[in-house]
This record gives sequence, C-alpha cells and structure tokens, in this order.
Amino acid sequence: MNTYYLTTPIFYVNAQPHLGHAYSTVVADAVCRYQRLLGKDVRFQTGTDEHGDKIVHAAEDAGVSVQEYVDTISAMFRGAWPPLAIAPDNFVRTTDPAHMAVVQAVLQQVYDQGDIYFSEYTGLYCKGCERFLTEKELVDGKCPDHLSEPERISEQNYFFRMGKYQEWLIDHITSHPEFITPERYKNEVLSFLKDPLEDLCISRPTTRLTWGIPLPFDRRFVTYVWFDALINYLSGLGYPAGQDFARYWPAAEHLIAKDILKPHAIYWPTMLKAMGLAPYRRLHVHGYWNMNETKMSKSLGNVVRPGELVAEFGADSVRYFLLREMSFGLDAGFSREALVARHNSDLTNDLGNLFSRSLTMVRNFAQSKVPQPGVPSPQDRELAEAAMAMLAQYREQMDHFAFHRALASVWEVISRANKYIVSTQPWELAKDPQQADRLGTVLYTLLETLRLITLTLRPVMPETAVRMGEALGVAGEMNLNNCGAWGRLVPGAAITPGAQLFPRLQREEKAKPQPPKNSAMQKSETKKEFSSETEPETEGIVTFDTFQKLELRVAEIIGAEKIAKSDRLLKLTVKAPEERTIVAGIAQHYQPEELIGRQVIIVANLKPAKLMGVASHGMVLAAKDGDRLVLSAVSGPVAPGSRVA
RNA sequence: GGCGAUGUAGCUCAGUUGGUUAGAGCAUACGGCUCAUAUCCGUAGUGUCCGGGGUUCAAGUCCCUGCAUCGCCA
Repeated sequence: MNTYYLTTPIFYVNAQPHLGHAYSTVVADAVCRYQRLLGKDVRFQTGTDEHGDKIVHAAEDAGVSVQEYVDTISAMFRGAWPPLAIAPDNFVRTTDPAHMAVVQAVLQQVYDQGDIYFSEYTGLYCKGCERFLTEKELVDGKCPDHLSEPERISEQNYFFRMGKYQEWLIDHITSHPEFITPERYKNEVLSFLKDPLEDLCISRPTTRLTWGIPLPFDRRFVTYVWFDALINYLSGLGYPAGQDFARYWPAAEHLIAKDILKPHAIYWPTMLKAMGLAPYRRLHVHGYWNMNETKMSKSLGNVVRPGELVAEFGADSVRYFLLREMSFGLDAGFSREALVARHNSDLTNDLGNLFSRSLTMVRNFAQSKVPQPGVPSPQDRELAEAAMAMLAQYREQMDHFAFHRALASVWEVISRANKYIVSTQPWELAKDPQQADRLGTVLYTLLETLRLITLTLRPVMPETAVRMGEALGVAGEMNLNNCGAWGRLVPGAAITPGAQLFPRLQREEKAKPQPPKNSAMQKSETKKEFSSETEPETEGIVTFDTFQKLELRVAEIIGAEKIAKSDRLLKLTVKAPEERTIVAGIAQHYQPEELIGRQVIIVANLKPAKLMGVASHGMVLAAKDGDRLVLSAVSGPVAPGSRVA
C-alpha cells in the first residue's frame, strides 16, 4: 500500500491553541513528513470542532455572534500551525456545509437501516449547566457549580445501537494487535468492553441546543458531538464519492490524546461498522504534558502558548523537544528549563557544533569541495556502518511512533562522529601533504554521515534539514529510497557553510543567593510545602533553590465577585498574562469594585485548590498588619504576568 | 470499592526470556585537544533498583504483601 492518511483530532474551539494541541499536530506533521520520506502518497488532516452549547456560551461571553466566534477561533488554530512548520493538506471545520451534508447523509443511512432509534430516558438535569449530571458529579446532592439541586426530568432522544457491534469490536481489537497503540490503551479499551456497552445518545432537542447539525429525519433535534465530530475524518476526504476517499481511507490512521480514547476506540469503529465501512487501520494515543505538577488543561491557568514558544526558541527546537522528550503514549513534564537544556546540549553542542566544525574543515582543508574519498580504514567503515544502522533503527522506531528512540539513535551517531573527529584529527592530517588522501577520506566520511543525519531530521526539524541540505549541496527532493545509501555525495561538488544552526540560549538568570527578605512568603504554609528538600536548610532560612521554586508573578485583576455563603472569600479573575481564577480571603478588607485594574503579586504555581466549590489557581499575596490586610503591589505598572524575583 | 500501570544515580529515564562488578543522557569535579559560528574528547564517581516476605544455586527482573503516585471503571 503506497498511501498514508493521518489525522489529528479536530480541536474544540472553546479555547485557544495550547501546547497539547501543538503536540498532537507536531507529531502528526512529523509522521506525515516521515511517510513522505518513505516515498508514500500522504494526506494529513486537522481541523476544528465548532458545534455545541459551550461554543454558544463562549460566544455570548465574548459578545459576538456564534458564527463570528467560531470563525475567529478556528482561524487561530489554522494560523497556529504554519509557525511550527506544520503543513496539513486539509483543514476541516464542522461548520463547513460540505461536512454537515456528509453528517446528515450518514445519519440518514444509519437511521434507515435501523441502528438509530428514538427513546426516552430520565436523568438529573441542572438548569444552570444546561445538561444532565451524573450521580458522582453531585456534591451533597447538588450541582457543584451552581449549588442547586438538579431536577429529575425525562427527555426523548435518538440513540445509536452501539451495543450491537460490541462483540465484533472486541474481536477486531483482539485480532488486530496494532489497532490501538500503545498497548496500555488497547488493554484499557478491552477492559472497558468486558461490560455490556450501552447505546449512545446522539441527539439534543432544539429546545436545549440549536447550534448543531439537524437530524435529517427529525428537525426537532440536532446531532450531538460524536456523530458530528468523528465524521470529519470521512468528510475531509470527500466521502462518499470523492476520489480521495477511495484513495486514502484504506490507509487511515488517527492520532489522539488519551482523553478522547473512548470515542475513537469504541464509538467510531462501531459507527464505521454500522455504515458498512472498514475501520481505520491504527489509532495512536498519546499522553499529557504536565506543567509544574498539574495536568495541563485548558481550564487551568498555566497554559503555554505554542506561538510564544516558537518566538522564543524557533519552530525546529520546539518540535525536537516535543518529540525527543516525551515517550509516546506516556505523560511527560514540560518546563522551559528542560527545553533550554535540550536545545543547548543536543542541538547547539552536539549537532550544531558537529556540523559547523565539519564544514569549516572542508572549507579550510578541502577548498569547500566534497573531497575524493580513498580506501576506507576500519575506523571510517565503523562510522559508515553506524550511520547505516542508524537509518534502520530510525525507521523501525518511527514506524512505531517511538520518536524519542528514533532520535536517540540519531544522536548516538552524532556522538560517534564527534569522537571520530577527535581520533582522526583532520587538522593534523592537513599539515602533512603526504596525508592528503587520508584527509579526503575522513572528511568525505563525515560529510556522508551528516547527509544521512540530515535525512532523518527532515520530518523532525524541516527548516534545519533544509539548511543542512543546502550547505551540503543536496537540496531538493530526497527520500530514503533514493538517498538512503552510503556514498551519494559527488566529489568536487561545492560545500557552502551557512550561519550557525542553533545559537545558544541563555539559561534562566541565576542570581546570586540573597538573604531572604521578611515577607509573607515565609509563612509556615510555604515552608511546609517545600520541607522535604534534600538540601540542608537551617531553621527559618530557605535556600535559593527553594525560593526559586515559587513562581511569583504580577497579575492584573480584571474581575472580582463575592462568593455566595462566604464572608471572607472573593473570586478574582486575573490576567497573569493568561486568565485564571484565584480565590482570595480578602472580602472583609476590599470591595470587589475597587479591585478591578489593580496589579497584585501572586504565587502562580501553587497547587490548585477548591474553596467553597470554586477552583483557585494560585494565591494573592497580602500583608497582614494586626487586623488589617493590605494587598501586595508593584510600585509602577508592568505587563501582566511579569515575573517577580 | 473493582481492574490496571508505575515506583532504578541529584534530574529525566533504559534495563530484553531471572545469570558475572546495575546502565545512558543531563548536571557535578578533574584532565586533554583546538577543526568548531565556541565546543568536543577522556576520567571520576555516587544508587537499601519503594518497604517487607517468599521461590531459586542465582531476582531490579518471578510470586505474595504493604506503601506511594497515576489511569480506567463503578
């Protein structure tokens, strides 16, 4: 099979793109570039999911029409990818008329054949949330968000006979070991399928929700979430009649984060089965990036904007980090420090310097031309064989989405090449005209190694790979089939060193340890939090490292309201620079109105906590003077989010 | 509550079917080289392999149990 079709999830437009979206999409882009490197005919699709009541509410909050709102956010997603060197072939929006028509056609087909039926169910409905709550969501029998008791009401809806295909699905998963990978997620799905599968509710009455696709067989309802969203994988190919559908669907693979495993591993295959279509080939499930100990999520304040990262580190450096640092399928930690460390040590020191020193030697010792290689010594052959072995390992690992291993095998060769230079000492060979042949062989071996490394980097760091290729004189179409053999560089061809590949990044400023100041920070609470430090700390004195763990930032208060039933707590909305909610015990000292616009100092990386049912992401610092409480501040206006240190 | 995963050097993690002194990268210290857009190379370490019990000639690796963290389910 010579085609390949890979999708990311379509992203819900109730929030701006964050690192999690970027990771999925970077992975997909890298895999697609890799498949092209294998010579495949590839299609890469992403998009946005734009229906549902949350969207309607978000638009109301923003004070714009729903259409205007989804257009804006969808454009932000579309615009987020080019800066990361991500190049999808197709971008689907669930509000596209073509997509909506396909969804309706599918609904009608499945309805006609009897796999969608009308039924009634009873549940606990919260008017505030405008949705049914499950028992376990309730706190003391009440909705935790609205502190009111939900009503027990009945509602009629349409259901998809998912249970009908349960046995088939179990069988399919069992007989296709790679259907869901990594294996842990396959096991999770199989364990879920041990219990009988309930049918899936696929509609919402228009009395509750209008922003959706009407059911073609009953206009009093719109379809809800999954029959709309999942079908994008088909509609984006022009299903049913489009040529792309016939061409790419047999090679379909999906990439998702673990939070939407069930819809993709259970709903979607059974839907496809009901439609009479072959299931997708593989489902690849990845984990989360954890920021400062808390699970990354759009509802938390500590959001990393992909655009900011690219501006600071460059697309290739970010892509490399994301692919190298996470074992696909598992969670990984994200930190600026780790990104800087990877950039400086792997990219600047190992790869960048290897490239630079090699090309400089070709310029100085071989007149900037590919030298004529002589008879290879065992040492030369060893490096050449390592480079070829790297290609094989790289393919094996990339095929299985083990990007971190694929890259580790590339860096092993980079390291070998650096050792090779030290042991062959080309600068010594250059001093002796008798050694000209030997020098030529050494430099040629290095250039060839670099050429093969460049090949492996094309999917991961496309911009860098192009620059390296240009310097080596091998720009243009390259794939593993026509360029994956040793010895493709032609002696005499020009080598043109360019600018430094990866300029070194400054590590975060590490100021000298200072004597701790007397501040609210040293309250016992803070001490307790970090008391498990390995470094010895004299009583009452914290080390600089401990201090540094606290992320103090300036936040601007943009909203404040009293929390019902509490006379001490205020719910603050702040910009730091992202918006977040902080609950502060200052209601007896400040009125909500007088807080708007103030800049205060917050602890930005405090573990989130729920106070009176409201999640607080951080803590506002204030001085306590007897009974008085005075908010912290900076002595002049600064950009919200500025770090305090 | 049920099922499952994870727990290895300061940090991030590898450790295949149980087998000699437990590994890599980063960080640290010392030494060496100079081609490098400023690095690379070498050397040195440190580990109650989560705790406890068991199987075995031999366990990080298998079994039981406890603890911790996480996930799925209810």
